[in-house]
Amino acid sequence: METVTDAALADTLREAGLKVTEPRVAVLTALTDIPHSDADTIFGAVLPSVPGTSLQAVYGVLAALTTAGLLRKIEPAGSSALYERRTGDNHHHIVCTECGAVRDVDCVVGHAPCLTPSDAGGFTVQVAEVNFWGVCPDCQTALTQTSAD
Amino acid sequence: METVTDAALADTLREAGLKVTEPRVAVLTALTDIPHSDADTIFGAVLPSVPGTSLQAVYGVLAALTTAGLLRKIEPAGSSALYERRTGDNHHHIVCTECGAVRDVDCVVGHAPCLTPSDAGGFTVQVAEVNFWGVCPDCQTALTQTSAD
DNA sequence: GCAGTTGTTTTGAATAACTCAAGACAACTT
DNA sequence: AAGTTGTCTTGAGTTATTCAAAACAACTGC
Repeated sequence: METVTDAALADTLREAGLKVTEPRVAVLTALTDIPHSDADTIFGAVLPSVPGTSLQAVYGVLAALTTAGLLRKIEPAGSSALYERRTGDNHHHIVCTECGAVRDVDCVVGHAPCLTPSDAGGFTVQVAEVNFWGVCPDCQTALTQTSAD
Repeated sequence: METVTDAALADTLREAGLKVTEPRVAVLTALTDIPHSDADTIFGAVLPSVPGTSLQAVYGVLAALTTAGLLRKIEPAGSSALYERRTGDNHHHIVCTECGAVRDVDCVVGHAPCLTPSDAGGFTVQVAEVNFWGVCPDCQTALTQTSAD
């Protein structure tokens, strides 16, 4: 049913110099549907379409695709590693402290204040990793209703 | 020898409403000497002065002190949790991708651009976690010399 | 279309960081 | 000095992740 998408993903893999395999396409498909997923979640999403696969295979695929630049790995404090397909632009993330939901946060366009620390102490800064922590709209509602009881 | 410091640390603990124990003072002392240390490193530093202690005890102390606000826990992607005594001010960190060295980076005083994402998507932002990645001066030197061979 | 080569996946086990639980023990209170 | 409360010790367990070797499949050239 989603052959078109699969073909596009196959091209994406080929362009990155990677062999096109079922698990890899399935992982990319899963991450297109549910971004910011951890290895276990991806494994669960992939399992129906690739019955014989294993969690280790997913780890292998994720590592290969991350190395190839097709995936970005984010590791918020306290959670396991999450993966997303949006690479290249350097956007950040906001994590809900209540439910763990993750959402993309675009950096201010035009200048990147986060990338220029006031004093790097002689370090050569290469990348900035920015994670915001807060409460998502759903959990705000839930919390308000609870306190209103 | 460092009784003065120990007494000060004891007061710090007491003011936080915590009981003053040898392991706790030792952990605070260790983190005063070597900030940005992980549990295992702290354990190693504490062991000589508290012979009968264990890694689990260190974890327990670190958790208690972090909850009490005496310690800040930082978790850079890919490494284990690190602890430091500098709390209250919201400074950030830069991690060397070569050797793992960590250094404090003060946020730009006056305004905190990193704390105000362009679009939080309805999230209520509470804290921003910023980690820079780069190469420390020592490793820069080492890399330059290697490539000059 | 078919065999070869290279790289990927499967299978199984191992590691590291961290957490949990129960009893022994020590710090502060009166 | 004794009691209470909270802390530490000891030991085991959990989870995310990685490593290694053999089976297997994808792209190449014939």
